[in-house]
Amino acid sequence: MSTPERLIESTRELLWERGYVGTSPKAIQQHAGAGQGSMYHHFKGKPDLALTAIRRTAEEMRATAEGVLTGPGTPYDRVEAYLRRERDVLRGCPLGRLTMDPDVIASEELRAPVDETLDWLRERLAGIVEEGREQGQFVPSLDAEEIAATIVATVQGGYVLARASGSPAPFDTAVRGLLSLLRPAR
Amino acid sequence: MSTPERLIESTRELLWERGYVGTSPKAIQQHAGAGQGSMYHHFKGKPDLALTAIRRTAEEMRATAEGVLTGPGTPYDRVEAYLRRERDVLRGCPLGRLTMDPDVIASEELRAPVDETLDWLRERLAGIVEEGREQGQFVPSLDAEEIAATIVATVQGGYVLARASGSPAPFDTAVRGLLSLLRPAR
DNA sequence: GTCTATATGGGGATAGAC
DNA sequence: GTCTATCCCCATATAGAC
Repeated sequence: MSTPERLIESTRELLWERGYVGTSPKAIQQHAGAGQGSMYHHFKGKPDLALTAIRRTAEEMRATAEGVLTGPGTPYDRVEAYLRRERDVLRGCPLGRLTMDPDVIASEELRAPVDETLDWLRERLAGIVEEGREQGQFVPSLDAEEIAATIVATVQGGYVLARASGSPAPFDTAVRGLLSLLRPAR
Repeated sequence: MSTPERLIESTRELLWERGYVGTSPKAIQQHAGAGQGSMYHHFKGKPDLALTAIRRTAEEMRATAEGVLTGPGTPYDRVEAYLRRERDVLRGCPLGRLTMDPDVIASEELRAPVDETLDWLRERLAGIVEEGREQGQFVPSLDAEEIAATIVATVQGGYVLARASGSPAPFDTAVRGLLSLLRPAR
């Protein structure tokens, strides 16, 4: 892997693990096995490198979600597949965690990919829920966009509960609860 | 307010705003209008001060939740009151945000109050949901602990969505979605 | 492209005077 | 109790040699 590539990947991992505030250029360099000058040759500085890393993480997350959501089955099945998809629960969401970072929130540029991706995800889910509603699979009184927001929030909040307790269990519990609420009447 | 008191309150605010990693002793001192020596006279160091601050925030959060959950009305009403309670949505949850802090998660001691409080909240909500279920207000097939986890997760995740978008709206949308799923059939 | 040198300020704390 | 001095290391670069 090229040096810039290693720098980007290292930044992605450190941002995931320690956030923006907790990640220093020096730590990135060491993780990437690159020198000081090398990093500043390829990138303008920490914000520049972080922006590149965040954009890539956003794209990847979108692709992963799209992969699951385009699968087979009823709308409920696809929502379930999304919710039950394998995750590194204790590491949390590499994008969602950035919303707790003051420097990310303070920067329009750094926040944008996070915002756009979560927004896209909600719309994508809303479309699926709406589809299910039209097929009579869900109660007609439900609002697809609201349900989509609830789904994404449950996932993001599930990470919080899991990390607080030091165990993935609460994440799964929250997901099971949501699925039981969504489950079409039989 | 006494100096130790001002230091604790300043720490609470800075932890809420910037997290543990993003909060320096110097920033705390300045915010509290206290000198270097003063801070180290009253507290052993940053972790000690943070622990005191986090414990207080945890107690306060528990008291606030208890206040809402002990209110009048049906179980559904009380869950709704909890979900719709006024919040400083864009600031996020002062405890939940700490779960994204690597140094907090790495410390048993700092994580404990966060874990215990969210755990207590889930159990408290589970009791209310179970009550509603026994009264036939909720579908009998629901699992109270699962629903409680979903409720807490929706709130914690709602903060994430709100901060990502820079607006409280997604939080409210997610809450409305959850309430529509919980709403007793009429 | 990568390296080393250098710079300024902050993080986190201890020591001892007042 | 509070203040100032001092410490060492890290954060975040810039400059210029190789």
